[in-house]
Amino acid sequence: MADPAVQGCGVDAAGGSGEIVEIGEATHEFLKALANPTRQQVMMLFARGAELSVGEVAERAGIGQSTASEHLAILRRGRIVTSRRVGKVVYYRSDREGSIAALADLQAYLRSCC
Amino acid sequence: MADPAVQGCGVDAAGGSGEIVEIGEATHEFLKALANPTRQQVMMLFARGAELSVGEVAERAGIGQSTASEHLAILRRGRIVTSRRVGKVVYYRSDREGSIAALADLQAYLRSCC
DNA sequence: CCAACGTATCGTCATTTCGCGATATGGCAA
DNA sequence: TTGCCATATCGCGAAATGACGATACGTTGG
Repeated sequence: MADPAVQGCGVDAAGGSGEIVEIGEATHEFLKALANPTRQQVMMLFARGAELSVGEVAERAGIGQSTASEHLAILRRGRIVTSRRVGKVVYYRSDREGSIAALADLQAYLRSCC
Repeated sequence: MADPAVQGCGVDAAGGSGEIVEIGEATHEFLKALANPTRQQVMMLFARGAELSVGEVAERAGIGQSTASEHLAILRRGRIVTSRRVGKVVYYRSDREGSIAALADLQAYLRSCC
């Protein structure tokens, strides 16, 4: 389910120069996730590798618990955060690898259309 | 106008390591602009430095003229395209500098929160 | 000047997104 | 098992977004 192999996107592996690159689904999720002020604010809570539970995010961001849960789910789908469960608490933290991959994909896209 | 100095955004010029960087307004516009399938599709029309009028974009993207105009305005706000007027025709093309700057800003943001 | 053309803006509607409270799910302790 | 606690999901209303047609603006040509 969380198989990261789906990274195929629309990017040909080609190191081509003038190759036209469609934006991948993963990258689209990444852009949507970050294009929201509340989620940007939430992300800043994870600076310096902080690991926070849903409740902590809700409290620190000043939003409801369900709202925090939904935003975190969207951020996870954008591969910007990862989660791990410890008992009944789910801790979220930045997904450095996912972010770097999305940024690289975005860069490839921009290189092709700009 | 095309002065890249306005890059101030929220990024301190600091080469800091653990500095917390808020996302800049310009970068937010950039993300919003790209986080839309139609605009992504429109951007691909500008591959390889193509320069297109509003009408050409509308026709090639299969959308209405007003829709194209509005999308292009949003893309311009995100510094992804620039425009120049020749008579009554307005030509749009990729804003390479703006895109690169936004990508750098995004990278700085991700470095700080991820 | 006026007419014609391309573009930008406006008004409207359908769809999506956001935020919330309420409820369901799942895990731990007793 | 039961009860509790943290999280996820549901249902709703408010707000934002996307697309369109109609209209206003601006420029060129006659």
